[in-house]
Amino acid sequence: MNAQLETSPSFGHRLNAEQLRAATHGAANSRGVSAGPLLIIAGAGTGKTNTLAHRVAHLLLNRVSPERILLLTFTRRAAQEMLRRAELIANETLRSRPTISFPPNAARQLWSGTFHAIGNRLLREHAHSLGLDPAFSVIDRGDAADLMDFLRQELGLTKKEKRFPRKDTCLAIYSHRVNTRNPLQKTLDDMFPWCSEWAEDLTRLYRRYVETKQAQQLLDYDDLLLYWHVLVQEPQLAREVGDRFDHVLVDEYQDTNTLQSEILLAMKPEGAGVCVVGDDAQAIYSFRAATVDNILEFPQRFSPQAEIVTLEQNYRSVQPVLDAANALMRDADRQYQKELRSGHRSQRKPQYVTVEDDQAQASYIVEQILAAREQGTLLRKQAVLMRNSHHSDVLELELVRRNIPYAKYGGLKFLEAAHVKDVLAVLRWLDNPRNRLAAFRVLQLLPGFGPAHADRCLKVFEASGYAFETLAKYQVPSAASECWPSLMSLMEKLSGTTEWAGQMQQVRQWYEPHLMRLYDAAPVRAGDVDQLEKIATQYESRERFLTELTLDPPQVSSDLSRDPLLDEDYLILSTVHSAKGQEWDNVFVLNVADGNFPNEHATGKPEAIEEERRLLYVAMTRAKFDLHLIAPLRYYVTQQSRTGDKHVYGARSRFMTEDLLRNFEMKSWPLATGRDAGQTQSKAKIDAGQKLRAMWD
DNA sequence: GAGGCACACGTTTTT
DNA sequence: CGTGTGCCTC
Repeated sequence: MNAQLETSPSFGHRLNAEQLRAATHGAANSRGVSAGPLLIIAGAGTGKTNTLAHRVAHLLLNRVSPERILLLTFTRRAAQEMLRRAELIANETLRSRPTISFPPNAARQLWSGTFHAIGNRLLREHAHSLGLDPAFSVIDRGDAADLMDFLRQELGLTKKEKRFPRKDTCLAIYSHRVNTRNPLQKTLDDMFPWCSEWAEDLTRLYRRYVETKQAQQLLDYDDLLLYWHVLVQEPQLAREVGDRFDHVLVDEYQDTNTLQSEILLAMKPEGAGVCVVGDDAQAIYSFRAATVDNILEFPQRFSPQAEIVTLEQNYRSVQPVLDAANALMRDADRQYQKELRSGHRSQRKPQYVTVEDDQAQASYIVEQILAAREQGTLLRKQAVLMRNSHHSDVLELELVRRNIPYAKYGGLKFLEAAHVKDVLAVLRWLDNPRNRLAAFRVLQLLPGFGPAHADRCLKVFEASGYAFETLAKYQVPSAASECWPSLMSLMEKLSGTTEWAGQMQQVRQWYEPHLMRLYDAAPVRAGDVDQLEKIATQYESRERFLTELTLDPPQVSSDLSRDPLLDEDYLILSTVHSAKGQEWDNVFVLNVADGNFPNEHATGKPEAIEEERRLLYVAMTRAKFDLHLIAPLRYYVTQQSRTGDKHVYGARSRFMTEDLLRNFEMKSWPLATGRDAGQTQSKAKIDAGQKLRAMWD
């Protein structure tokens, strides 16, 4: 009956045997698909997304209700891509089996998103069981750090003789402790040894931090997991939440942390319908407390043990790229014996390119990219990957100079810009009047309002039961008396309406004069606020806008600065972390030198160095055809002391052993035999640039 | 108690 | 290079 679907000519015809086994794992029956736990180990480029999308399609085709499927992914983008493909596959199959009815847009009724986004959704539904206000606010990392900072001052921790950890460090420790579920002292000793002595004070700080968030109905990123975890520790609620879903699929399982795995196990203790996918060789998020043990120990967590399907056939890269990647991992200390094999032959080895400095690095990349472009490889099929987001600074200048459009993923600080935070603070205060953090910020935008006045003012506000009408009568500092009524009328007006359209515009109009007064580069910043307003119109409500912006912040700089460029061709710049799951024809990796690969901050610990190796592995395995690792002899670093040279001399990366280098074509650039040769080279590249520009005129 | 000025500082990666 | 922190003056 339904099982015939699996052998229908259409479904799965693009899968190999292992992929098909993973996609159709379990037994189809009249009420859906019942399946024991499944682990899919999917090496880089082995069609993981395609397999998972097929599995989703398979479930839908076998009458599993879409709202009973939970798909947990690492980013929202990944979730959307998965659903898009699942829908295509399902519809394609249905065309050959017209007798089966299938709800339209079924894939869109799935529960899908990141752990944090799903947590947000579940917690709002179950808020009352947890003593939460269903209208709680989600705060981002910057807000959480600000709150931490406020409390560390309030508790007098900044006045200690020895310097107390900074706010970001405090938050990082807190987050690590929460996500690993380790005792604080262990977190300190393992990850922050220089803070070990502060355990007691930090505990006090964190208790205040938790109390304060609760009083104001604020949830930080970790709380979205933590409350979810608490929810499913209670057996009856665990069953309730777990039973909503027949199938739970988790992508990028190697990058989940202990808290996340405990949530999953509490929801599905028998592992029924649980399917996790990942690649231990691509675990790169230990700084976020991810632990590769989750994936390694997954099968043994259940009895009977989970089934394992391993995907090794690579469909992405040519064999020489995989040879290099395999060689890199051969030196890894924890070996999971995975030799990626490709059906794509090529004579061309990846390139290991030595250049003089980062300027030469930029020139080399531009030349290569434009040459490839001339040969028909679109810019968007090419990517430049880097360890830190600022490593592309020089390159970006060069790209701008040559009019080469690009989009940059990762490292975006849009939401951290002061003026953006100002505007959002107004909205956040409106959305949740108890949000003292937001209110505190808004009040201090006014002249004459410092921390002390703001605090006093808010005490009155709180005593009044959060009534803006009462606040309006507050005796403000004389410098603020003139602009007080306009803020108060804005707040009264907007807090009294559920109509979201136009709110952002009113906030912007109110804010503009303050922006002018407060900041130097006001026009640029005003542009950002305009952008924010445009983004805001895409959301249905204020609450949705604020929450979604926090849970899924804009990833691409072009999302914000140049939206009309969407259908134009542009080069991709990305941090390696943000490049996860992606692929391009040509890939350039910047600054492959010791200090970056591995990063200098990682060199203390063997495990950290191994993670850096995997990071390079991820970068290399993004390439389909051409891979260039670029090693500048000197490169610019910002954190050099002013007495020293502003450049650092890049030693060859310790990962680039002689054995590994045999898989590369070694070259230096420019191919200078003398000064003249270099000159000739640089002329050639300018000509190419003009050619390209001319095409766009 | 607000706000201006000078200096030190430090910096991966992200939900 | 920009940001955050502390010190000083009004």
